[in-house]
Amino acid sequence: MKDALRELLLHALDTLRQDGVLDASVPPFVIERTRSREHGDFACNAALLLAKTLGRKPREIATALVAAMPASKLVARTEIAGPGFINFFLSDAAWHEAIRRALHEGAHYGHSRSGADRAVGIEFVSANPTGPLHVGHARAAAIGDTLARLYSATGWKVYREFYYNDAGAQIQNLALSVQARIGGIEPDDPRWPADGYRGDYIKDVAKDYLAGATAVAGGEQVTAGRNPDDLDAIRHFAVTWLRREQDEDLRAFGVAFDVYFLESSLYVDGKVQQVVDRIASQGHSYEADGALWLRATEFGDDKDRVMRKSDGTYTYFLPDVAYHLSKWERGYKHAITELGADHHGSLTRVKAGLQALDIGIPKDWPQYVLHQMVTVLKGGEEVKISKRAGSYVTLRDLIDMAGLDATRYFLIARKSDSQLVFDIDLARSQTNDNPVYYVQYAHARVCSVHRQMHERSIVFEQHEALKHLDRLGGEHARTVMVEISRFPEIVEAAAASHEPHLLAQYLRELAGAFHVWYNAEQFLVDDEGLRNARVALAYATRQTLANGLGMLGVSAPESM
RNA sequence: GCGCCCGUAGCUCAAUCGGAUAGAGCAUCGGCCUUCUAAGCCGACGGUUGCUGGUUCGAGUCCAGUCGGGCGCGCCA
Repeated sequence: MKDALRELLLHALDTLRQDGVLDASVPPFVIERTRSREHGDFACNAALLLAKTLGRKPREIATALVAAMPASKLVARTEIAGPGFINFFLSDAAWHEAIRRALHEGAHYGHSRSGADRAVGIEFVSANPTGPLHVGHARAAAIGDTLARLYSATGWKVYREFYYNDAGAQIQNLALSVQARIGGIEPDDPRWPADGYRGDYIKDVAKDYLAGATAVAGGEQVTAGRNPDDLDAIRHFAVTWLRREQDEDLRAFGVAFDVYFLESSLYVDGKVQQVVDRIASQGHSYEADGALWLRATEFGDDKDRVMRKSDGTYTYFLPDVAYHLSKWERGYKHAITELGADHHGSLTRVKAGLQALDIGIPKDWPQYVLHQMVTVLKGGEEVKISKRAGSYVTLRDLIDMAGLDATRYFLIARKSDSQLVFDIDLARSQTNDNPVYYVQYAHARVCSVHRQMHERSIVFEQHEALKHLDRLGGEHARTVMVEISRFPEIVEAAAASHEPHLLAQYLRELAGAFHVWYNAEQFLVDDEGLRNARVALAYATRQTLANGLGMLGVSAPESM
């Protein structure tokens, strides 16, 4: 709808240019939904922007633009208002078009081709296999997966990637912790390993190891060696065991990855070495104190960073650079890395490393989406402990307490760079306080109407119904139509700005508009034309809700 | 001390890459069920957008400073 108005304006600009009124430049004008009905349905600031460059009064330019604009059946009238806005008042036909599109496009309504099948790699969660996924990972999973769905919906070829560290110190700590448990050592025992993992799940791993159990994950099947002294066997088993657990939790959360990328593969392939050599050959490194340093300060970091420690091993960020290089080489001209904000310090480092390769990677690649902390609230008090994990609340805890739908919705309902309070009681509540139920209920209500029609043998012919949309009257129906027409814009904006919360917010507004209308008017009336028009709008609403909820990974129940 | 994020109604949060009179929900108070689900709807109350300057036709939004909260500043990951 916005695009149609933009066409009209571009046409008008062209005409004025030919008449010599304007110069060749096209101002970056915006067409936006107005806040107030008095200002029409859409407003455009083109005249205000042109006034600056032309040195003329904005209202004069607006008048000329309006005069040069071709007629359209979508536009009932225009007005020039305020300092020089052009306000568009749309015709009923324009809103009816939204119903037609929603019904004709069905499950594709709100989708677009703006991505043009370009590839985008979205990395998220990337938890180490040393314990169950926690609330931070849960937020990462919800944000990353919703972003992936939004990118798919806007025509991108999306690859979801999960990167994990399957070697290194943390994994060693894991193996030592399991070994300790195998030996019956408790976390408060003096013999407990220094940075051991204290959660109860370590006990389960130890038990399964001793029982000779088999763990399957990442295409690998590992049977426990049962030998308490074989640390390598313990490590291998524990990693696979925890990966399986994480996989199960992610599956339960409705998240599936296309690529699981192992840090160890970067060593096997020589990718890490390749990165070091390349940076050195480009003159961006030096040796000092027995270590190899990256001149990160050349690339905007506030200090130089160690790449290879004096003990010969690499710091974690080198494989990170190698991993991102792999993404680049695999063709992700667009790459998004979703991280907890506590890792933001590593961004500059990784980008510095990528720049130091001198292979033409853009400075702003990859794009980052950071999320802030999650606080879990229950009974008005902060929950910090999970029995299973010890010091943190897990993704599994959230799903168990609040359910899949509420958990996903709540975790993306807030802008990712503000801190989030997850109120378990609210998420569980089946009342109008709970936005998830509110939205789902709107969907269920339309389904209920649908069932009623079936029971009363009322026939609905879509083709016929669409001829009678002018029977729809009143503010409430109009508001619903306007909301439905916004959906494609919301999807586009949420994807482009990496702000999935816009979609959650929008669905609540659409549901609200629907509930108001539903409450005010009876759909199943005797007048067939009117009834069909109303049912068509109800179905269009249902379709839009279902599509939107689908993009959030939240179910759209037929009854509640 | 340095860097990043956030300060908007009593509470939780919005505000469409600078737009017009800053919006929802909850809470509080008052109304609406012989009608397709009252898990709903209607109304009232509620604001110096932390503070001070600046930029311009216009600032919650951008800039400088300041106060408050969070996170990060390892040859840890």
